[in-house]
Amino acid sequence: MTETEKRPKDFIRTIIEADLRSGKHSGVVTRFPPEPNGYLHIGHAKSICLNFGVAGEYGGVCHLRFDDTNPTKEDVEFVDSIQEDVRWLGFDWGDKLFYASDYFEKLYDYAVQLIRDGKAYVDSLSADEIRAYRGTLTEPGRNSPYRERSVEESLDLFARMRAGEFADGAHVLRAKIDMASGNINMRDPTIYRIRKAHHHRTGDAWCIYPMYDYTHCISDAEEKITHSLCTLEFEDHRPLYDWVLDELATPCHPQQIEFARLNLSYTVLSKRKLLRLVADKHVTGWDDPRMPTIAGLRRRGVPPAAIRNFCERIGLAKRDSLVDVAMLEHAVREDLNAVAPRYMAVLDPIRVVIENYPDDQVEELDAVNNPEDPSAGSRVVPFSRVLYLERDDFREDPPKKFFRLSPGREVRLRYAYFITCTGVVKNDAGEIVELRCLYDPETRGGDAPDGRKVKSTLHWVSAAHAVEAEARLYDRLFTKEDPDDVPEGGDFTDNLNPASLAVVTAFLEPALAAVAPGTTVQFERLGYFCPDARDWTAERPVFNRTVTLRDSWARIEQKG
RNA sequence: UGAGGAGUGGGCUAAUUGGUAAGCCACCUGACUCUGGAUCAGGCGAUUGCAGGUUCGAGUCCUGCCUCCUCAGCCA
Repeated sequence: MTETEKRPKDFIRTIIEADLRSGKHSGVVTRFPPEPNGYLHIGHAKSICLNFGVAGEYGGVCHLRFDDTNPTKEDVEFVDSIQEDVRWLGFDWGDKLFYASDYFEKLYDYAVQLIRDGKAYVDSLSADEIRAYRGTLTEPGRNSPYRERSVEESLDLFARMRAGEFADGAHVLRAKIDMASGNINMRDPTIYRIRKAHHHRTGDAWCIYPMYDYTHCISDAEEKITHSLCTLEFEDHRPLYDWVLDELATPCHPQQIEFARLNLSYTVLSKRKLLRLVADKHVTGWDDPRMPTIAGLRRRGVPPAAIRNFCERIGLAKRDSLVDVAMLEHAVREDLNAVAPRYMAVLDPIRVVIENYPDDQVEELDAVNNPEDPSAGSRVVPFSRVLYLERDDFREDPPKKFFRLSPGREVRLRYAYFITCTGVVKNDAGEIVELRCLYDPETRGGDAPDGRKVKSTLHWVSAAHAVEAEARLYDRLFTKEDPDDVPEGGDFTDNLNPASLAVVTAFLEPALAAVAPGTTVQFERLGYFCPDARDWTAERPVFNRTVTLRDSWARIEQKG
């Protein structure tokens, strides 16, 4: 928390500090208010980090509140997954777990009060009629013929709505504000509708449900929230938020402050589009490692700390922006580099025979687990006469600046020996099927006593000891920075990356078969990988690639 | 033609609130290295949307304009 003083203050923290200094508030209370109708994604993580972060920094608390006012869309499956995700991200709401549905009775009483005050009325227009009366963006709306209905009649109707006397859609309760307002949200917004549906928490106790605008501000006030942080699209709703709290005698009047939601390049972050990807089977589910959901990132092997650091770095402002995924990838590598244990694995093997190495000999060589962290210790890796090397690490005709293995060239096998390529074996089709090499017994462990150097160090695996596994090589889900950038008539699925997943058989050093689930490791020189939480079996280990290592050779090669 | 909001290097964000544009990501060089990783050093790159004005001095103040985003659910 000491690094927060170095970080420049965003506009929200600036406001909060001013409120604390002026004595407007003596503490801060925030809330993260998801609707339990879907999975959390990295855009939500921005909000979670903000709300819990701010509360933590100023010695306050952050509530977790489910905005569950629409029983037709919500489900306990989502309230469970949301709690799991927030906890996994590293945040704790203590005993401050709330549900908007906890306030249904109170919300009803407040609504009755609004009617009594002549500030709300039961409207009996149909949904279509209400829309027609609402006007347009440029033309004012017209008053509903029921707008001047008596307080008594509205009270009676509202009570009977609650009692279940009417069918869905027969009546609604509307706030009486201003049908001519330039802000459409103020044109007598609906605050209650009839919905004879089973609610995941209140069951069948209610058949009328309050709308978001009416519920959210009152919930905030009841919980004594000081700063209600939400995204830009609610800016237009703030006058309504304030109107409701001004009209009612609520415990307090929180301040709503809006910030720009996160947009990430090469991905989509809207519940609707994410749902499309799942429903249309473009991915295997909400936790598909290619999904920007918290569940997907977790399964991909991204550590929660990386997500938190990412959210801290992208800043906070009011302008719409598109954050480069490279920023996320950087945060992931940065975190993993420090903590991920190293192992060797070959993804695209080429067989190598060390001709001068005894046929029946096996040596156990020491290998460092993490050069960044001496306390991680070391392990032992078996070495023998026949090895697998990465096919990419050999070129029969090496281009300039290619330092890896080629005929006549000497390289180091990591933690093992120097070897020199002496021959290439090809099949009838002319494809290389095997490399013949000689090793220098004097270089055991990786150093030459005569001090000679090699230009590169390669990873390897002993063929006889290798464990076969499935490796899922993930890449960006979309080929375009903005997936919505499509020609007329197209849609974002047109930009799906056909190569977002490549499945290969990998050959692992034996120790990798025992990696604990939930830990992300580094396959040296290749990238970070983690055991798949769903499909891993002892017979067939499955590793997901979290992110590749930075690859400067690939860049050199690309430039030609 | 309504209401609300936003424009700072390629991307994201900052500027003690009128004092001469900073950081991160990306990119490029070099050093170092038993990961072409990491690390370190350096570099490229902004007349702060445009045009005026006030001022000794403007990203910050004033005027006009331009561009972009959000809103017409009985969704949140």
